[in-house]
Amino acid sequence: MRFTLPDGTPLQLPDDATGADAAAAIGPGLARAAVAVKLDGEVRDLARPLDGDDGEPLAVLTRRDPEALEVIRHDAAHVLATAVMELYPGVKISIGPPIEGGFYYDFEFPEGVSVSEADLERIEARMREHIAAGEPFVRTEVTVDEALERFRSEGQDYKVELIEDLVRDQGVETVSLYANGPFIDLCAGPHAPTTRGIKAFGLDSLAGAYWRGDSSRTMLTRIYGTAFFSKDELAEHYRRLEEARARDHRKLGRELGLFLFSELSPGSPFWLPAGTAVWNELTTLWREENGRRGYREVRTPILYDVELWKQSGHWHVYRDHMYFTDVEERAMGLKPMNCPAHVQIYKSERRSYRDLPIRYSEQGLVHRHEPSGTLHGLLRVRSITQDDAHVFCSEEQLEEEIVRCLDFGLDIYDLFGFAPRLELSTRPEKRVGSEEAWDRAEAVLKRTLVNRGLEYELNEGDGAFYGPKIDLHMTDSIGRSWQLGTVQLDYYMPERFGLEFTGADNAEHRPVMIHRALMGSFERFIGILIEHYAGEFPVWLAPVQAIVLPIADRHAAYASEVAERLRADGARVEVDARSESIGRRIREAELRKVPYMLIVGDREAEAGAVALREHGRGDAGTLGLDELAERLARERRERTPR
RNA sequence: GCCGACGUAGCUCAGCUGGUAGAGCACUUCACUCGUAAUGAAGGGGUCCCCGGUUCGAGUCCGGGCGUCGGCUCCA
Repeated sequence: MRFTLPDGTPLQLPDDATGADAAAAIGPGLARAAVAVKLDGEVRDLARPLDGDDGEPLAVLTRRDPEALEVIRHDAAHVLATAVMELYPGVKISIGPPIEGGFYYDFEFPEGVSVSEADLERIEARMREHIAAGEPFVRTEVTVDEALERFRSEGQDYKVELIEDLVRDQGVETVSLYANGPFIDLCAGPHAPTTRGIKAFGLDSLAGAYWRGDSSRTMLTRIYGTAFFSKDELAEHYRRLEEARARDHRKLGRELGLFLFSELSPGSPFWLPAGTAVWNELTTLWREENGRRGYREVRTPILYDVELWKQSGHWHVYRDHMYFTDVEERAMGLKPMNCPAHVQIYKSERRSYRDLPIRYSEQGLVHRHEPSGTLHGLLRVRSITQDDAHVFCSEEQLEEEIVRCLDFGLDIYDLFGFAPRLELSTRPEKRVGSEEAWDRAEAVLKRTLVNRGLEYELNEGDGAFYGPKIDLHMTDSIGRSWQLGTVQLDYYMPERFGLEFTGADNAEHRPVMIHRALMGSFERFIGILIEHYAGEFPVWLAPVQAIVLPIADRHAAYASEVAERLRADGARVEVDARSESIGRRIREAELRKVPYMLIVGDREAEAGAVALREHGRGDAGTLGLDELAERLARERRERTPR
């Protein structure tokens, strides 16, 4: 057999050679380090015979390859199942794949057995025994009937279902099983030669997870863990998680006094003075940028007659997520979206083609009844303030308007150094509007992305009920992805509301609507911002931009003078003249992450200057008051990044 | 919404098998008036999430509810 190694050199092997043979043929060191091989893109067991004769690409994977890490994590999942089956007789196993950062295995524990995080240690101990024993992973290929009989006799219903589906969907006649020690699992592989490849592992948490991700089916118990090639890497992994938790916006929100949550209104943040300062800076940015790009700002009510929601289609599709109330026996609902409101404004006058595109922007407050289990700090709330806008335009203007929206969004993200992931979401199952309209809408969005050369992910079936969308996603401190901005195309709402404009031909035409929120919502965007900056906002966003620290009581008057001078420019400046030591007041200002500390004593009062200390960087020398004011003003005006 | 865990002072947390609560920080007062990340001393502060039950007695045990956290599902 003939293969090509990653460096391009050919490798000739006898016909019955395995992956291990290939590694040995290259060198004894590699043979020892080998975890698996990658043949023509497929990762395979070392023990499996190779096949090929056309110079297929072949690579021997060692601990340096990310794919090898996946292999031992998958190994660890099997060892986890091994231990759980021994410790909990009668447990049913489902699946256990490697995932980003680790692995999991899903179990159905017997009636009455409950497992808690305290039990994880016991399971870990049993796993260690199996790893120390260095049990080989042995692959066998068996017929579907054999496999079914085995799992049926063991009462492993989930495995039986998996095999039946494989037969039905893929017409397989045989399946592969992997044995390690006493455990045999239905598994496509690959696995390392023995359990000893798992050099370091830990079980992390317990969670519920629906069988096959279907909320109408059994909820299984998922055990999460992780594994590495060394104890150091494992320790490093936990250290990084710890570090990530330190920038969690919920923790920083409390520590920095940005916002709070109350049991009296779950999912609705209370914005404290410091958080409101950040919010207001974003509002200013939002208003400036919208104005510059031809948007006109509007303000609309939050409570509407349910007739509006019936007409818009929200009543039928979105009712469960809305809040309703009766007002003098009239049924009314809080808006979950701003579009019907902006539609009312559009409809309030006759529109001409000369008016288009009409762009309305609003800091729109909407309420959505998000399920209790999904709330998450600022990132998933029930009262949502969108940086919303609706563009009403003609079919001919559509593509350009979409491009403008996307460019606008990307410009804003640029300002913060955000690199969002783009997703194109297409028609969902629960939808309104004709198939032709969906075809057109999806095609326009796709064309826009392709023409702009933007990379994107296709998210089939994830569109809004009225139209497809392009979303901008960002990742939070613990690696979870959140949708921020969205640009949505809508042929449906204009039809529902009978929107029209008079064309050059003096006939009535139907406009197209674009729904777009670029930051998404102020709540979520600020949540991501907090984590992005780890609470260390650039000067323009910082709740307190400078704090004046007089050395002794006799410097208090000069400290006030400094503060007044800077406040005259509109800067947010505090004076900390408490009779605490200067060391303590510096420490507290550092903990509050105030960008500039201005220390004033005899020398500074004398010279009309300040001793500047920058947050996280320390003493930055003495600066004249005017010079400082100028610097601060410039950084605020130009929105200088940190 | 579902699975599991958790809910004690403003915050972070301790409180063993039931005997009416404790630390550090924060806060208040006093003294210190200080040169780049914690001066010292004294003091105040708690419906132990809520409702019900068991018990002579519940922060502790049981049931229900609410909230939070980690997942799952969902996410216009």
